Amino acid sequence: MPELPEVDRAATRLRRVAIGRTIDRVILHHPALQRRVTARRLLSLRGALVARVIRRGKHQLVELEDGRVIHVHFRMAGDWEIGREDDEPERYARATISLSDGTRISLVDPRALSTLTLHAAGDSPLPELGPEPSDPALTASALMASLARRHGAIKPVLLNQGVIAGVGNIYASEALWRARIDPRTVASKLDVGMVQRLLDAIRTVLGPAGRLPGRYREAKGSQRLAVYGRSGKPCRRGDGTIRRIVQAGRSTFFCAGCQSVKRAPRAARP
DNA sequence: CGTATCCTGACC
DNA sequence: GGTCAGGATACG
Repeated sequence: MPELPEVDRAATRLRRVAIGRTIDRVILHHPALQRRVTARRLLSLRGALVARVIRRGKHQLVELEDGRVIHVHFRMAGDWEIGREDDEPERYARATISLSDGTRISLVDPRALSTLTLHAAGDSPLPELGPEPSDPALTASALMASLARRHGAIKPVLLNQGVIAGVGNIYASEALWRARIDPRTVASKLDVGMVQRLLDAIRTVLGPAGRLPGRYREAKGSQRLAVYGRSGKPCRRGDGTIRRIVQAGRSTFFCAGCQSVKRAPRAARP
């Protein structure tokens, strides 16, 4: 499930049930998670008060009143399932956080690639991340400056969380299609106009979580995917056909018709 | 820069 | 049985 919008919604759900509540216990069900936090440190979470939940890129930080931080990353398939202590256990529960009010928060993940780690007060669990898509300081010229140093193809560059935090594989393809940019274009070769279109497109496809505050538009539900997973199907914009290629080991979908040329869209030309 | 790796499940 | 999967990182 999780790209930035999904992680944002998950963090909101978590916030609603956990803020101001006390942790009763945390159980790690999967060996991959148990490897990361010792049983003893897990026990030390009993009685801790949840102060706030922060989302940064696709990362979630559960900040405790005592300063410690639980860092969670859903990777490919994680999600929160909120229920009650005495509900049937979730099929793919990899970790369970029980609150003293009887709420049970399950980290569900069929692929078991999600991570959950516990950090001491003052130490920073986050890697180097680029600006949030919704950050007003992220302007076309700022993005252009950051892309100027990147010599790889733009699509894999967008997946680098140090460029913009939270852009994932689906929305990278979608944004490039909207901006009419060939995913194979060398990042440093994009001109200002293309970068501006790309930035707008990223904010649009990422939805409210990626959008600048105060800007709303478009009806909900109209967000079908234009290219992702549509190889062989007609491009929604013209006569091209959607193609799938592999870049840096990941699928990229694009229309060789309207995304092939490295210039402004027809409508914008004299 | 690309490739392998962590995991498990779904689908051909 | 092989391929693919919305992520990130370690490594040649």
